[in-house]
Amino acid sequence: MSLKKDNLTKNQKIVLDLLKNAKEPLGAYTILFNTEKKGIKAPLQVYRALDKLIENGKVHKIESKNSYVICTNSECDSLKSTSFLICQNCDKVSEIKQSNLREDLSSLSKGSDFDYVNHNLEIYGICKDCTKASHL
Amino acid sequence: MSLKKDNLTKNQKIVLDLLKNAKEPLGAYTILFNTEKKGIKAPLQVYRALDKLIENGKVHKIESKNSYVICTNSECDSLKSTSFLICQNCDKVSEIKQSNLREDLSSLSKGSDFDYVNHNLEIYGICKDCTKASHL
DNA sequence: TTAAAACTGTTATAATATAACATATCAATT
DNA sequence: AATTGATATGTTATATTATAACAGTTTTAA
Repeated sequence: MSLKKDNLTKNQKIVLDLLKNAKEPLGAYTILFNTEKKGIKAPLQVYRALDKLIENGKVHKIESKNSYVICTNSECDSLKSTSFLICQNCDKVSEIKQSNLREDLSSLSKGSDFDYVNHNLEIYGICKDCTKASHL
Repeated sequence: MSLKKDNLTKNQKIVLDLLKNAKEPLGAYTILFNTEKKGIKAPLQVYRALDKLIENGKVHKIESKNSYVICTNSECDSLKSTSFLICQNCDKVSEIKQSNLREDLSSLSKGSDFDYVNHNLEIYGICKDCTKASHL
């Protein structure tokens, strides 16, 4: 019997923990520098942990920033698509729940005879908090 | 009187020409290797040309591939947003005309109290040609 | 308990991108 | 035409992001 093990390994936990507490996306080398006390010593250890965490949907990469965020969307395990709101002022990232976006983009693709598999959407703008702050 | 000059410089033309004839997105170093005969000798010359070309909307960066494509969408000069269909099989990229996508994403953002400025959308899947080919 | 798979540690290196500085060219005034 | 400020170029060095290769260890499932 083949129980799919979902537990994380030591390094994966260390990296995930750091990302959980991060306020913005972190680069791989920022992760490295901030986990050296916990025993992570080389880039590869970070990248390998990230690879696995991304694979099981616990972490996403923000492609346009070469940095990594924790997943806050329960649907992500299964679907490989990601959608983000990225604040140009404070760098905070929030994940958009897929809802009908996936279907919309899939049918948009169909209009170009393109067979949709998944997507990555990065929306840039100003977040609620920063808008508020600018009105003070 | 200040006529905005829109002509491209030597290096910009060289890089743009190469991208015009490319079938897939090219990396900066691929561009470098393929323009050495024309006199481009260092990465910076490529990156500087790309920066300008991107600035005036003639070239786009595919963030998830760290590579560059020529713009095929006339609206791009003004709007800083980009939307692509990327074939996972042949790497070909086609640009989606913005149409109402911009407004859709803007109002989607508004739903999260997020002030939309622009976006980058990368849709992965299988292009028409590759789908056809697989049915042979 | 053993064999396969997955994870770790480590060193080296590849691939992508920018800093800094000196010089040259362009384009709009004087 | 000469001046000036902005923009582009050439060049060397270096920063940043990511992977290769290999040996050893732990985990998992039969």
